[in-house]
Amino acid sequence: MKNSPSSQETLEKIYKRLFAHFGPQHWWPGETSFEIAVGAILAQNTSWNNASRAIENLKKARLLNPKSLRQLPIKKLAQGIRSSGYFNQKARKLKMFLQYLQSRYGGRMGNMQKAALPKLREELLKINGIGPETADSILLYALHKPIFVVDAYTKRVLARHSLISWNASYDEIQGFFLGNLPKSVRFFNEYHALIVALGKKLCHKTYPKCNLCPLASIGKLQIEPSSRQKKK
DNA sequence: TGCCAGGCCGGGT
DNA sequence: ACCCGGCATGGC
Repeated sequence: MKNSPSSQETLEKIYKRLFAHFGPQHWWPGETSFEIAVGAILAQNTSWNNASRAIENLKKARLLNPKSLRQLPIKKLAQGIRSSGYFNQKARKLKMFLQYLQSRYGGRMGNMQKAALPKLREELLKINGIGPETADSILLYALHKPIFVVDAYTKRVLARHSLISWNASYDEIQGFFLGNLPKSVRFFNEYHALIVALGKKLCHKTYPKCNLCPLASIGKLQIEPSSRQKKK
């Protein structure tokens, strides 16, 4: 995982190719930073369709703000987000986040935004229910901090092109991007969104024909069969 | 119909 | 330091 010039070039090539193919993604699909943070938790290992339905549900009930959600009994909250799956766990996670937001930043995302990236990331990772991807999604998409979000698609796409190993850790993959690209919020935002766009369409976990992937036409990049080496 | 979706945690090796 | 089962709905 060294910062060789070819890694930079490759990552930039991939970005250009993705952008040309899919166009701007306008992420994150949410109106307020709080909504985005909630969405990041609800979207954990769940289709966005199901998560967004839960968001709409909360919105319709006028509950999608820190105060209302804090006052809402956890059982009611769980029911309200039922469609997002894992609703009992996620209700608990939301409560943990709300408590953090309240105690540390007076319940305001605006206050949170003023804090520095490394401090925020550390705090978020300490919250039970918020792991690296959720933390980074909140940092990048809700708080506009320059961090790269790594998800299952990112790993799959890069590993299929032999840019990382299949067992690379989250931090390794993130370091690959952070070490080889300019730290731009706008750029990181678009890049990750494009990877998801690609993944949703063509790099499905068991999608056998990854050679349809638009990345296939990028120079040295070669699409490998979707070996899913880990049993299951 | 079974498998997957924008993970994470806790317990076991 | 890995590895695994559990968590749960809705779409194709």
